[in-house]
Amino acid sequence: MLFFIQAGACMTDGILTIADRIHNKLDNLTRAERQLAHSILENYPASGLGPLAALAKVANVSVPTVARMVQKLGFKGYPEFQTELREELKATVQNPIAKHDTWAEGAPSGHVLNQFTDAVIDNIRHTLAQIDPDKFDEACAMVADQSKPLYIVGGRVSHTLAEYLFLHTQVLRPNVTHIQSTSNAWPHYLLDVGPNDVFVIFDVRRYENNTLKLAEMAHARGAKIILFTDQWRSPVHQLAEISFSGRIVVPSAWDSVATLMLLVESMIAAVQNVDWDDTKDRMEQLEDMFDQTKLFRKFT
Amino acid sequence: MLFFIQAGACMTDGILTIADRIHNKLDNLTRAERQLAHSILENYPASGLGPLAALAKVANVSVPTVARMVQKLGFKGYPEFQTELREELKATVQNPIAKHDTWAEGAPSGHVLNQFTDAVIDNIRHTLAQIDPDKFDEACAMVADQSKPLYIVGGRVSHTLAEYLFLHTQVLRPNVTHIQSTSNAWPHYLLDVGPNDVFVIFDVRRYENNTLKLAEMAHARGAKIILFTDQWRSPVHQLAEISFSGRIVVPSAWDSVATLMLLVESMIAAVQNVDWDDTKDRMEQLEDMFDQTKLFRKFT
DNA sequence: TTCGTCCTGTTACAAATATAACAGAATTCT
DNA sequence: AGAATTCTGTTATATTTGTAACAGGACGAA
Repeated sequence: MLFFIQAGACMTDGILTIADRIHNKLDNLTRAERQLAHSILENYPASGLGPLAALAKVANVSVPTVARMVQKLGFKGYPEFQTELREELKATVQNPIAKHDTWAEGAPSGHVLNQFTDAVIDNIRHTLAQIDPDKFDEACAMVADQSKPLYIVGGRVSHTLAEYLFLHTQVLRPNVTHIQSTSNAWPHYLLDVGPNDVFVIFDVRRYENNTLKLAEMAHARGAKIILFTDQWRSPVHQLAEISFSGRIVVPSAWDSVATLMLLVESMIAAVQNVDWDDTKDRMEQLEDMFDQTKLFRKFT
Repeated sequence: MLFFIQAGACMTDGILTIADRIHNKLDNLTRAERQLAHSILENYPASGLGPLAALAKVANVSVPTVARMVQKLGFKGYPEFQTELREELKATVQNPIAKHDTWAEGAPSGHVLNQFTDAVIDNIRHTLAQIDPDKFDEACAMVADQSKPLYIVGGRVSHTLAEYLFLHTQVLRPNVTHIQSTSNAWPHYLLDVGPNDVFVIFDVRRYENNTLKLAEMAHARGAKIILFTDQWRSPVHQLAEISFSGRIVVPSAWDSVATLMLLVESMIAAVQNVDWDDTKDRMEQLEDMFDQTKLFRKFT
């Protein structure tokens, strides 16, 4: 067991905020208490200023758990805890500078974390603004359509996204195949491809020749292509029924797939809702199988 | 004593803040009530969040005066007044990235894309707010340290993240190994692990037994562990030198790794800067090799 | 001045809130 | 696998906290 003390973000006067104190103690807390702690930090400090019972309820823990944790934090009781919270709030409001102009508080705005996050949020905003929701729904419907075989294709970097989508669609429906365009074996998979099969292809720069070849062949066989690419658009997009282009520029030597990941996850969420009963059924079966393998921990 | 009136700073949704309401009513109030009103506005909203009696005391009015004025303001009672104050505070604190903004224009705000994006942005904000930048830098330094072997471990779902980090660190430095905890072969890799080796482990719920076992063995051999987990924290975190917990809840049957992806990409960006000359050199070599394989398209 | 109205504070009561004690689960250790 | 320990929730009690009713006091009008 390792207990380290995080020399936390301090307030102006050098005294730790309650949020910091919670954070520091986090390792010494029990499950329910940790759950509670997160709930408090979730909308800090408002949550802590209500009645104890309300806090317990939103955190899904019992009333005494709150009382106990507050004492563990070094307060005499909940009221004292609240009093200090209010004091803190008072101090914060009177000194309304800074606060929240950076993402990672306590880091300068030039820190990688802040710069990078800024860029990604910006990417998300631009990407989403350009997406046609109807096309998106249409694509989701295609992916959800169990009557048509689904192929998911990724390249060197985009393999990550493809695999992630595959992992989930595999749970959602039968008849899904994951193809790595970097593998020499990919032509094998195309043998069975026919008209109306659905391809989800990921291709971000640098666009891969293999992926393009694969797309061409699939297209030639009448398959419908859904493409996830970047703002400059992979050449595959000429063959694609529907394309989504995400912004991927970040202050780094590489591009960011975080935005595309967001799209993929949204698509997964949408697909699972198309036929929720069926999805639920398949997920339960999977749970059962996992239970039998004892792969996961049963509790916490 | 309070002198000026902030011309109705309204909330985003057009509803008046409580401060505004007090202000508007100010003329209809009696002496004691006005005295109280000023006291409330003095350090708003903290003062109103304490017990009624405390507020009465600092304002030098009697307890019932407070109760009466609160009712005059249109609240059923003091508790209701407090509840609304807290709601207001919550909204204010959460405001930095205006919530209401629909991301995918043209789609209703209830559309999956908007809902999901909202959640992810929210996750990012909360996650970043809780990260200690110093620990982050420290972790990056460990990953960048070429004198120590680096192992990257992922489970069933988190495999995606692990692989992505591996793909990039492999370019950045020698001596990186990717281990899938879902593979039975993982113990083989631990044979050579010694003190000071660095492990980056990904474990989000449902936490995997294999990953924990692997972490324990690595820890027993003296390796240093950097953990990426979710807000509930994988049990591995007890063994970890440094942990990062990302929020992963989204409106979906699954969790979202988008936030963790952001962290991973930030880390990659940071690591590449630790020794940029070296990084650049390795990247150029890689370019050359890619050129020779003709894997990528030369233009576009 | 005297009456009446309105305001304000003191007291008493009711409701809620927090704490303490206990017992049942769960987890860890042997 | 069983015992001990730790954690967690339920119940019961004490305290705080808010509200209602009452009575004294200030101010204005006649």
